[in-house]
Amino acid sequence: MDKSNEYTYKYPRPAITVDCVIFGFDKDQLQLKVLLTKRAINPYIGMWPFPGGFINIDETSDECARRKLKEEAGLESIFLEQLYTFSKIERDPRERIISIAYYALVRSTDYILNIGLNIEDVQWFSLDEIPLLAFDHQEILDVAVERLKGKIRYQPIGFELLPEKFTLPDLHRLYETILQRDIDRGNFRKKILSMNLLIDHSDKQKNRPSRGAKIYSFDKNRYESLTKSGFYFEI
Amino acid sequence: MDKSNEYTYKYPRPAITVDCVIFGFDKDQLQLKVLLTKRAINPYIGMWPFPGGFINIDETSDECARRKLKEEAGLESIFLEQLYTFSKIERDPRERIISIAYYALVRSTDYILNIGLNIEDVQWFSLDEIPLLAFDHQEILDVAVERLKGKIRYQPIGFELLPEKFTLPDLHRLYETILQRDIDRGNFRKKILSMNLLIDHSDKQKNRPSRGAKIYSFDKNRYESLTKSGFYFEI
DNA sequence: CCAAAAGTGTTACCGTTACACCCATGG
DNA sequence: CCATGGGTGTAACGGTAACACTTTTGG
Repeated sequence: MDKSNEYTYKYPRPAITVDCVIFGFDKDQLQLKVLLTKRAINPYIGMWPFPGGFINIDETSDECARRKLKEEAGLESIFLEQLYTFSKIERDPRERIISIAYYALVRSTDYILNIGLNIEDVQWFSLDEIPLLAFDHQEILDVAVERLKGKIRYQPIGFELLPEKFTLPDLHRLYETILQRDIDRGNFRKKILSMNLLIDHSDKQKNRPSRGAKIYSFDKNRYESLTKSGFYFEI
Repeated sequence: MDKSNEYTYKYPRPAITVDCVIFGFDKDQLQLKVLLTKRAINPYIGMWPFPGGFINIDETSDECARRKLKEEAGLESIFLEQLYTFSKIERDPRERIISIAYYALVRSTDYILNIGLNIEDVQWFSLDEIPLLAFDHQEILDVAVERLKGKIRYQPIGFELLPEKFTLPDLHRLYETILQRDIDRGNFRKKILSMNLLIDHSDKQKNRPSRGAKIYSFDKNRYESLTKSGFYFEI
């Protein structure tokens, strides 16, 4: 690319970035975590921003978000959704930058994370030990957490935070962790099962009512066809 | 402003616009309507876009949206909320433009609308007689309608589409219109009243069970204090 | 005078809540 | 052998849905 190229406009334009809040569920510590990357280059070397960066002129913001997830954390084909666009004048002291924020959901925090270009480290942080974030990134995080808490109750996005195959106790703990309240075990189980959205992967031969919970997976196809006929998910 | 000024950047930047989908409730026709402005200047003279335009370098997207509402439709201090950011590469054939879309709610479609700068006309259109919209504006409208339908069920934004003072039958008709389904009159009434969020403005002297419905207004203060203690609105 | 609008009451039903209880097993 | 975790059952409660009924008044 020719670095001497310059681009001129009649009116000043803000720069546009995309930032990704990536959530993962740590089932050992029973904590919701977010992924931060440690910058290896200036400016702001050593800080821990969300994956993100300037949008290219020939990519959509969705494409930019997916590119950044891959480049900076090695993550591909995960749940991704636009969150909100942040545009405070002074949100970045260098210059006027508008950020289109996204949030993404990762199936467990166990994956080996690739360390990407210009990144020194990639690490999961639980919500109560987030380092001091640059710019308005704490505000972005707050909005993302609220969105997740709200959406998990009426959209089946919780499954995106668990492996393909999971148990009902897993799902139950996930909901208790994110919503930060106790949920009656039996009632939760009944409600989920009554939707008929889980595929049972248990070994049907052995009749073992206990020790080793039943394995399920989420039936996405069935969910989508139900949705078309007016059904809607709710916990 | 010095028009000869030019602004140069190392990398190409998309232009940023803000577009506002403005909803109003026509209680005579029992229809949800949106406000479009007819352009008086080129390019696209004679077309009917949503109010909106390029963002200034020293204003937030919220400020830009409010400025455009005022400049182009004469609307001030109305409900306004960010909707979604649209960034398809070819959404504007002229050049790469990213649009931060907003939706706004107006108390009735009766108001006299000011015709603003560079605007030939301002008019309400019901959703089934929208003219052919430029760019991806039909998509923006679709997203806005879905957001409104969804949000009106669990946030008290319906009141923003009625005058300060309204009757329960008004509110009932509003909900039936937006959600596009019949809602039992008695049950709706009971549910709304049970929340204790309406202030009764009827003439308490006269005991008139009928002819001329009771006048209410929405108790925003009470709603906000209830919200803080865990209450949440739902129809 | 009656149709339409506003307001109220009644009942059956169903989902949620709060539990208690069983079963299997690993330490 | 018993504490723990997985799974199931049940009874009371409360909100919702469906519908009937009353009152008032404008045409």
